[in-house]
Amino acid sequence: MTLSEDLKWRGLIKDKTFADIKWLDTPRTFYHGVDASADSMTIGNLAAMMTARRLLDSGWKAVLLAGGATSLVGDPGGKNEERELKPREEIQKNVQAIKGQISMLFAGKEFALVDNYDWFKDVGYLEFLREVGKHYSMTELMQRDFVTERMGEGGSGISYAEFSYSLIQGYDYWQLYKNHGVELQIGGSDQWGNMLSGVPLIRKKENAEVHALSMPLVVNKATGVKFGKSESGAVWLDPARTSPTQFYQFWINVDDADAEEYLKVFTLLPKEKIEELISRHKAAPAERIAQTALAAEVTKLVHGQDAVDFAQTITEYLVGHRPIEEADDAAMQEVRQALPGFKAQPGVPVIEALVGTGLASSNTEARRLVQNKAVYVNGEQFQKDHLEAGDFKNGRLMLRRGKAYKDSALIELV
RNA sequence: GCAGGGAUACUCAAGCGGCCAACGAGGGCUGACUGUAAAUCAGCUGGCAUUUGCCUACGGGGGUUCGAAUCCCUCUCCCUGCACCA
Repeated sequence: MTLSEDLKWRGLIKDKTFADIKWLDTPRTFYHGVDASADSMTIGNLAAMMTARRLLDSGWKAVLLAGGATSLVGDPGGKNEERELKPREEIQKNVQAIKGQISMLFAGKEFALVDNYDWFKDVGYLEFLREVGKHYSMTELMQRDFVTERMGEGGSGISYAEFSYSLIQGYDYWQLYKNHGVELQIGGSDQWGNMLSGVPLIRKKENAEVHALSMPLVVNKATGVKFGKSESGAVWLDPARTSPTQFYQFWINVDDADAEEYLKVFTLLPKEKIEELISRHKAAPAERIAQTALAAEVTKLVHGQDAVDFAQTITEYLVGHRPIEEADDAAMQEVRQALPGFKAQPGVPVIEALVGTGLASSNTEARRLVQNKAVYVNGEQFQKDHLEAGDFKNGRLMLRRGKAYKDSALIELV
């Protein structure tokens, strides 16, 4: 199967500037930019990263860009109000962290990693206006969606800085074309307008034809919510923010309706394998075959095979296939690392344990959970107000909020 | 610069002196049913305490009042119109 056929089958092509998708089948050099306003990517970024990986695997050369400069200004897209400006030191730290994550994801592959701050820091304002600004038509910029949304009735306004974002991204593309021979930019469809911005610029400056390709945003089919940061619990790639076990559990918990799409978007499994998994899944949905495969694959890509084995072991404890009191010292080390933990005396109020583990964010919320019978201890619904000595087995117990195992924590006696 | 309109909780959006921790919708959390799924139905959705209490909150600051999200002053930001404009 060719690259273009594969991308099409996976539903990764939304808009493109080239007429025939076969254009993708001749390897060239592409780039993809990541926002650096946080110090870790989320699974929202992962979707585009996986597409980058597919191009890479088909012989394309990759230039990955961490947006040290663009994050200083703030991307106006997808947001209905002006962003807070962040200090440069913070952005620089973020860039370093994101570079690290990219290196992990593409370990063993050849790719270039750049930071647009490196070329923007020396660009003068006048120079920029003459070289770049001159080529942008105000009339055309004013018609951009992000501009009309922000400026019309009910809009929250837009600053000149954010308005200029598009030009900055166009300039990036131009620099990458000149210095790295980049001929394609990929990204999520929310970036389409910005990605397009460099295409005419390069045509005018270099008399060259370059392209852009956007992929649909991953959306939860049931709730319609965009994947990534906006959902209450963002799922981060940084193991310090989202432990590999929680990461694994997130994928296990995915809706049936979404599992097929996620297999296509987030894993490198070939078409035949995915189709086989889906048909097996449909035959026996309760076995969650699709989710299990998805979780294993994605966790492996992001955190490595060891993390998968580890997460699967922890899951045995979570689900109760292995009682937690039987875990040996080595296993306990791992459990402690994977789950939120809390040390307590016998007789601690359940509320205190819920808050202490982060399963509830406040005492009030913890009380609500108790009232709603949402507390489980060692897999059983728990009705008492205190964790008594008898509830602990071998000095420990598993506390859970709700019935999904992903929200579990380990409570140990002091 | 002048005039008018606006800023309400995660989002949208009511309220326009006491009955407002604030209608409604979406989102989120939870329960029942299930399969760590969906759909459906139900509850919850500022915090602390917990049996009618307290604190914080309706853009910021100040004031009027027994009492303000609601009235007045002022500042910031947004929108509309006019004026100005290389």
